[in-house]
Amino acid sequence: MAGTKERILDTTAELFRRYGYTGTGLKQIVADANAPFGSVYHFFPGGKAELGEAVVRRSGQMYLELVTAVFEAAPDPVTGTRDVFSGAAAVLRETDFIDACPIATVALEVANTSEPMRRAAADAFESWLDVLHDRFTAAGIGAPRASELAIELFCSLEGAFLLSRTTRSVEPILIAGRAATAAVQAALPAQVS
Amino acid sequence: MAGTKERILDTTAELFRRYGYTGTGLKQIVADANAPFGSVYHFFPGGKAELGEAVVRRSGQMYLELVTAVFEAAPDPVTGTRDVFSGAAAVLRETDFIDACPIATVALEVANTSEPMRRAAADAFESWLDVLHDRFTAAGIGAPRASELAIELFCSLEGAFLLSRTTRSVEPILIAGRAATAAVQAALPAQVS
DNA sequence: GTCTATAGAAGGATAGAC
DNA sequence: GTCTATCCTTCTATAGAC
Repeated sequence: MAGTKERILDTTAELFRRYGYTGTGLKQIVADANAPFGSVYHFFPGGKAELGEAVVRRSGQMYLELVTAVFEAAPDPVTGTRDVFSGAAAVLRETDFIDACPIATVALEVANTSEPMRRAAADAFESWLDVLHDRFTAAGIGAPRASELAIELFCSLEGAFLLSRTTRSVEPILIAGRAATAAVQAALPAQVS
Repeated sequence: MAGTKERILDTTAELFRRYGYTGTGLKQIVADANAPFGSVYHFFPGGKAELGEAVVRRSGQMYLELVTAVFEAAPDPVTGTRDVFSGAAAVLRETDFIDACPIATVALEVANTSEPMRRAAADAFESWLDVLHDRFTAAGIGAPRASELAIELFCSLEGAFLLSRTTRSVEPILIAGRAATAAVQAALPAQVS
């Protein structure tokens, strides 16, 4: 069985994804995690802010591993890009448009109110950009273009998460996915067939 | 001088943009708006939820007018697209990365908690997509492609807002803007010069 | 180290004087 | 219709028993 600290982290990540940072209360967290209230302050003496930062870093790491796994399972970055978007669309549909980006809502909420949490979100996003950059350069795309392409893919995905969740439709993420896939394809060096 | 109701609406829009829906308190709103507390319930009997929905619709309308004005001032949709992104980048820089999308934070917060507010945000986003669609078809782009292109542009802009605010850098929005501009250019029918 | 009880502040909402 | 005072809930945080 998972320890209390792990349960608090997992539960908080889930609640943040759905309700955001200010929308999630500590009492709701301990109730959902079947943990005593005092445990939050036992494991996170800095209170909600420290817990929040830990959760953002943890969620960022988990999503990094997910994206990395998808690209590693794909034969090439074009397929990897397509799989990331189609997988995200499938998860959205399966979870009734709840499970999108695990930290986007929190990132926007704290961008101008909590410097430690903003930095945690920025670090997470930049780690995702790094793995995309590496995958693209490994496929022969030049470093400067690979950096731009990573940012373009990230923006398309995050914007599509916002639009799909708000309109409760997977159409935006499918369209954004096709565009991103085509952009990666176009950036690849010419193939000798 | 503006009426009390207008002041409440304007102030709430400003606070929502910075702190989100759950992060903004009614007491903070009336304090910033120099309005008596009771005025909120006088003008918005439904309380915070009714005020929130009105603010989202109002902000959506104002941003629609802004985007429309930028495209009308531009000689062609390629220039219009570039101006939207460069203008957004300039505002971000001038406001210390506070003023980005006026409703994205709220939209993510309420996507799974308030159906009326979610619908208000969806209506706003769709009205922006409509004006983009109309601008693109007016330039000779076919209707199906124009719809996709509008969604692609929206996603790029919103994702870039998220990344730029979080990393406190205009680089993402400039890169996303270049990509979106190129996509619009590529979608235009061949020019006879 | 687990858990409960409670403090103190802030939240949304209401009543009623003027 | 303006404005104040107050109620009740919820929130974060702390104290202290076990």
